[in-house]
Amino acid sequence: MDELLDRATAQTYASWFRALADPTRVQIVEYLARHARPMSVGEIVAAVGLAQSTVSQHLKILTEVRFVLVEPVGTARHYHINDACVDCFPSAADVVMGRPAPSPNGAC
Amino acid sequence: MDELLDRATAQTYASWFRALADPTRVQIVEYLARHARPMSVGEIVAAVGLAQSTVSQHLKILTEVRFVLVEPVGTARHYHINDACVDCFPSAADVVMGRPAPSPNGAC
DNA sequence: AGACTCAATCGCCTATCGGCGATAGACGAT
DNA sequence: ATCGTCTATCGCCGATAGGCGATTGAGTCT
Repeated sequence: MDELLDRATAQTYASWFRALADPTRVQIVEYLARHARPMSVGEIVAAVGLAQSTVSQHLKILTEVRFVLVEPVGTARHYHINDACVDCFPSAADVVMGRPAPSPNGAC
Repeated sequence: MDELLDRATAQTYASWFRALADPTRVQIVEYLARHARPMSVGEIVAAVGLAQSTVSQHLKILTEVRFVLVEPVGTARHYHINDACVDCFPSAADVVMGRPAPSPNGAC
């Protein structure tokens, strides 16, 4: 009775949800979305009140699933929400229906 | 510049997503959903191939957010998907819009 | 009562996570 | 070239998560 969702798909789903499984990352995402313009790490650090290295790490996790996009601007790097990924972010219904998970590294 | 999503809301969102942030739990949820009938722990253990204690722990996490419901039947316990929670499970758009998070312990 | 079954809990171990400070690398300005 | 600024990475730490076996508790059936 091995009729399980294949592990790779399950892993992909899990990595999507893991990106938002931390309250600080949820706050960062909402913050980036509300101020619609691209924002530097320094601004985000000031907003969330954590160490720069910590924020940088969270941003790395968010960019790894393309949920947030980066754009180098001089010495700074501007982060902004990937609206396409907001749309393709999996829902619980997707999981329940066993739909193939949207690739976290593709064009979404 | 403290205009952040309040921590409690962020935490609630995070706990929702953390429930599906593990591939085994994704598989369990999809398995429960596909076989629409309530299933015992033993059946789920046989399906996922992990120790009974491990599966029990995963089911506890899933029931804590009411994503999965339990019903004692004799000495067994039958688990099944909470369709209401499938519907109210937060989307990325909810986070981005800063909508109040659905309470994970309420009636959904 | 006693034996059996099913599932939750406990204790332990390892791996990962989230936080930090310190360091390193890239770039603009002087 | 040098300095200052910005951000990524590294190393460390405590806490949490996921895995397991063993035990306990609750329920059924003789």
